[in-house]
Amino acid sequence: MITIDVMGRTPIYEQICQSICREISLGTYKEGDRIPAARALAKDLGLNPNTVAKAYAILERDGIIYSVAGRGCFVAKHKDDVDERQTLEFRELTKRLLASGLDADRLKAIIDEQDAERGKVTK
Amino acid sequence: MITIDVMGRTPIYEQICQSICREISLGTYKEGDRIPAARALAKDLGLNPNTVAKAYAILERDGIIYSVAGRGCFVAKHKDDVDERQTLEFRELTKRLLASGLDADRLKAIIDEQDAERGKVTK
Amino acid sequence: MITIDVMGRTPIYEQICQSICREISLGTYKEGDRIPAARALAKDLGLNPNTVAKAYAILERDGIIYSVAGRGCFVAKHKDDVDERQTLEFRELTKRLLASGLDADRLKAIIDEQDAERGKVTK
Amino acid sequence: MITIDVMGRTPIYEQICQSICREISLGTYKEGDRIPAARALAKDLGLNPNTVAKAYAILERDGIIYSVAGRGCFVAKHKDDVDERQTLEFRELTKRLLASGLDADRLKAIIDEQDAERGKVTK
DNA sequence: GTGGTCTAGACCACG
DNA sequence: GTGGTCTAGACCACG
Repeated sequence: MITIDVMGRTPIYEQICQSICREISLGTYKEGDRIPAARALAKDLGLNPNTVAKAYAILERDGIIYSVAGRGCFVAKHKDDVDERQTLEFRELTKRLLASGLDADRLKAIIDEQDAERGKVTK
Repeated sequence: MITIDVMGRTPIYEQICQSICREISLGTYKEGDRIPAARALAKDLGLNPNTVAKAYAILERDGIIYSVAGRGCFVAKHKDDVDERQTLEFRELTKRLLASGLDADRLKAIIDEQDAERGKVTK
Repeated sequence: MITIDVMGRTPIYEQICQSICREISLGTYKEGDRIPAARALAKDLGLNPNTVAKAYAILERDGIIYSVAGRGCFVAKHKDDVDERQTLEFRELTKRLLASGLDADRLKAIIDEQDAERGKVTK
Repeated sequence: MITIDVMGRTPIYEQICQSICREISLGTYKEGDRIPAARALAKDLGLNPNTVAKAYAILERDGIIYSVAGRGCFVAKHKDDVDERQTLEFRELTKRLLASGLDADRLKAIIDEQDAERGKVTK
């Protein structure tokens, strides 16, 4: 499921990139699987086709997917490689916060807190 | 020390906000301390005074600092309140990554990795 | 209708904020409705686009509206939430006047007086 | 008692004006009473003497006090005339909120709410 | 076309 | 001297 939040500062194309990566991380899309056609996805989400096209172009540039003319787009990378991309932002933010004087344990406590929160919702 | 990266997607005013918060987190600026005059800081960093003014206006709106006409801007909040603001982004990103199928231990490992990296640079 | 009083101590951007909130309170703009484009409004009112942009940025920070890049600004909050914001100043002023020795009935009399005055103009 | 809040947007000279008026409203200073010397007050509150002088000049211009060279400043008006000045802001704000679609009963409810709140603190 | 960011610089209130 | 407001106008990302 791909859901777009038009409010908030994250560009829509970036949200699409993250959603596709999320599905690969979760195992919904596996290496070699075909992902939804750009135009169909745009129609489903009520977005400008150019926006979805831009997201797919970025994913292809990053080597996450590859496109075959006339057939569609396919997952190029294994789950772990995608996780690597997904955690880039986390790495940089962590680095900055550690430099701001917050200690590692404090950040780990936040992770546990969020993990526990998630457990509640899931159950 | 406040350093600005003109390249990159983070707006300059946001970098200034983060830098001021960082100094408060580190204890360089304490509650009630005066922070640098907006115009002086702009000159030091080679920026337009408006850009710094915008950062200060945001910090004041967020309750981090308060301005006194004719006297300057002062730290309004305690270190811990500022840390709270600083970790908001971390909380949300963590939440999103956990929802993407990454497990908590993986994220903790990244924190340790970044913490170790930081140790090296410091030594 | 948005009218600006260039004289007087209230900043123009604040008057714009109040006008937009007023229209939401009155029901002219409802949740999800698009508000006028910042540049168009600036042109209509004979103001600099930056002044309107500042007002919209404040309304967005306060959660009253949200902006979607390339599409415009939209009402984010329900009428009642906006009323809450609008009456904040009234609450504080009332508190101060009561502390100054004015009694509640005196203030209510002023409200009736202003309400009656308004009735005359409307008819 | 005069207390100054350096944070917040109300200019210090305006706060002094309001405080003096408040004391007259409460009956602490009566018609003909001498109010504190500007320099002494400035010293007590840790303010620039010019700031207090400005406040006194405004009060004199408004006919609230009158100054006698070499002797000091005195209350010129009766409690009720001062109340009139104090409620000016309230009148204007009420007018604006009524025009925004809020009804008189809603505003009266806020007054009762604030009055009740005050009762609690006093007891 | 829309909003977001930034520079440049003026004028003002406050103290 | 300090911050607050505003104008003027450029450039960019997003869609």
